Amino acid sequence: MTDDLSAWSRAQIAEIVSDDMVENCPVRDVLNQVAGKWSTLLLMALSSGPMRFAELKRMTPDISQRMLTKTLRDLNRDGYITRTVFPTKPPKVVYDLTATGRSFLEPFSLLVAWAKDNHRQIRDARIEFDRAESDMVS
Amino acid sequence: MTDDLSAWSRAQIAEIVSDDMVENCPVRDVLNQVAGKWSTLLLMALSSGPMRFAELKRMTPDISQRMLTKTLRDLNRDGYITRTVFPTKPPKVVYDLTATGRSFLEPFSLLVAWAKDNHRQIRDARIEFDRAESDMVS
DNA sequence: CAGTATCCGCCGAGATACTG
DNA sequence: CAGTATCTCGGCGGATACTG
Repeated sequence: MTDDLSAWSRAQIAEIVSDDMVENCPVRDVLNQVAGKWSTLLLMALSSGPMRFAELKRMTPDISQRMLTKTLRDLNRDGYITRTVFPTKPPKVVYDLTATGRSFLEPFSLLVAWAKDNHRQIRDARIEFDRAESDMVS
Repeated sequence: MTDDLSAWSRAQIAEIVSDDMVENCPVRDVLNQVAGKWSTLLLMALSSGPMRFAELKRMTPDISQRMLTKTLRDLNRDGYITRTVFPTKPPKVVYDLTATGRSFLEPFSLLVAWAKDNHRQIRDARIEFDRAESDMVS
């Protein structure tokens, strides 16, 4: 059942685990987004509808203004979200998911679901590992 | 079609984008693995079968010995892989995926597939963004 | 062969102050 | 309101040398 997963061919792996993979690989391009501390959080927040800068800030309490600005800019740059400026006074800026952003959330949400299902097991494994390790000392 | 994704409820989002999420959230636990430069690469390499330290090093040319050791250790600690030592001379150590590791690759491989399908579009968006930005100067 | 042990540079991210 | 502009720090990751 999970065996279809162990069926990556040598060729497939060689393709992914290749020399230029680290710099140019599409997987890296995406994962570098996923890796960011806030990117995915903001995408998930926006999945409930378009939001203004201040709303996103409220929904993501711990984010600093600097990181909110930067992350939104990067997401916009890569086409995950749109950024619409209403030149009113005071200004109003609305962010929204693009089709790309929404489609990213599909596979990503499966990973989130997996994480929820397995995090306890992972935590336990970690605790057990550390316990066994500390026993080595004695 | 993608609309079922925009249906995250406020409650769901609040749950994920919560205060302790940054530290304790299962999503973070997993993403911090995904984020690592080498973790997923090694998991994918191992999906073709158990491998020794040196084999993994060969399959992942750019990795440093230090990072290979550390990443394998972390993956083992969290229960994604097993580490079996044969106390021969010279020693032989074999790494293999656990059920957890294999099951992680299922949702993750969908993200990889998404990345392959969309990386060109993302690259183009980025290039266009940068071009438009440089036009602002003139 | 399969690791440790050090040293070091880079940059992601936070804190704080300022602006159109 | 929605951002810049600086300063700063911790930790990931690379390079190199050594070991059971």
